[in-house]
Amino acid sequence: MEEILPALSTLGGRKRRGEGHTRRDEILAAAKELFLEEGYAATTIRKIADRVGVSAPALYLYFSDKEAIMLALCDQTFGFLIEEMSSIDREGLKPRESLRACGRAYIKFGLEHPREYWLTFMSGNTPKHIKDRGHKPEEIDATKPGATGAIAFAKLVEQLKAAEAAGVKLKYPADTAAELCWMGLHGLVAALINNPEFPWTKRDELIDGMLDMVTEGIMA
Amino acid sequence: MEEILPALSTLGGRKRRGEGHTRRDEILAAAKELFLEEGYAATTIRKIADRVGVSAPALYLYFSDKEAIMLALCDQTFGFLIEEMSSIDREGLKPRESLRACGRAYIKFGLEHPREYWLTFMSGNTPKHIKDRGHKPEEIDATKPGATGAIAFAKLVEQLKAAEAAGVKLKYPADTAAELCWMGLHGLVAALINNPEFPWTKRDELIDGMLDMVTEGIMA
DNA sequence: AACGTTAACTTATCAACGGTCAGTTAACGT
DNA sequence: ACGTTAACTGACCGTTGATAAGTTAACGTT
Repeated sequence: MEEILPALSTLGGRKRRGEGHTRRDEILAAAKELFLEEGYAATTIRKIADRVGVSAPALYLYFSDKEAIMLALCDQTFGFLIEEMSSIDREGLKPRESLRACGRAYIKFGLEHPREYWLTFMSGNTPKHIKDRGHKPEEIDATKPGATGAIAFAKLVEQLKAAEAAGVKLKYPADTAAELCWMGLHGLVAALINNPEFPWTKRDELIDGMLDMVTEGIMA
Repeated sequence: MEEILPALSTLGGRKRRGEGHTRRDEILAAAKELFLEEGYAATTIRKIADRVGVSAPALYLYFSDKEAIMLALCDQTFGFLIEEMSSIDREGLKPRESLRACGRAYIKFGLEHPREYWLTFMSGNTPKHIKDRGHKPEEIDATKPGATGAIAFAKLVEQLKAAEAAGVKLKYPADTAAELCWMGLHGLVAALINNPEFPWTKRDELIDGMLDMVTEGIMA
């Protein structure tokens, strides 16, 4: 029996030479589904492999270990946040509105990607390279996995410095103000995603309230 | 050979009848050390048992599973916070100062017990019992493991309601205001202890700044 | 001081986990 | 047709949380 010509990238079968990266993507997609469905701990290497349709050791051809898979997913999702914040940057809003939009985007992202957010900002296993960095995006090595969180933070800092340059009076030095602002946003996101079943009052009011609190809190 | 009378509570040996609770305490102490040293995931039932000096299954005489051990430790930690907040309550300060003192105590507690704070508030293993509770202390069943977290939060809510009753105008309903306030404080503590090597600006300024931000943010 | 009860504890064992090893298969250049 | 090697597999390792079944020793009762 002669096989028909396989598609360039088969889903179930063996990959053709040089197309391992498509398998890598399949693994990421399956892992993302499972992480979101069952959580990190409950998602096993074998379950991911089963869903992809390969053996468990095959995953180790593309990722060094389980955490590396999650890390890659984090960077992937954080990329969207950075994109969104950049696009807000480009809209040319007034400083106050731009900061507010950025903050809202940040919160929205955290609430829509709680696990990725938790892993990069609350896991306590934060890789060392996202710490001890400057506050400018270009000072951060974006190629290192896990660096995207720091980039997102740096974007916020730049927003504030731009606002200051545009004449907005800040109650604190820009760095301090940015840190306070981020802490407020982070506190909201962290609280909501770590206690999703707590009887919080209206979520939208909390978001607007926090945005008011941080903008009023740092701008004179 | 006749044994000498054993001490009421032996450390290494078998417990006398009715003194199982001392073994329970030993397990909690050992587990706390290990959780703080190596984290939740890396702390195994066997390591805890080894440190206590008993076999692994012995732990299941006192705790239903691994998470139950952590649950008990959470309550222990929250207990200190509640005590401190209550003592501030009793000082009879003016509403604004009382709230500020509570907030400062909360931050101080978090920064002085970073690992315990992380364990109870950020570990991601937050047990279900501390969620889905009312906002009044008396509505919370303190005997349920994990309920102490809700009690600590309820204290804050009451603080705010007392302030409101004393004539202080709030920008939001007391519940919402309390949540925003706690989120700000938590954001500060979480950021500082989870990224201790980040080049934060002056810590004291951040603390005072956050206290200003939350008090001004929720009080008219 | 012997007996029965049972709290306290152990040994043996389980299935499932993350991960490694030593191959095997198949796609491709030559 | 052949050799190389990317892509992949089956068998296996040590460890994990947890359970089952049996053992030991403390104590009240007689």
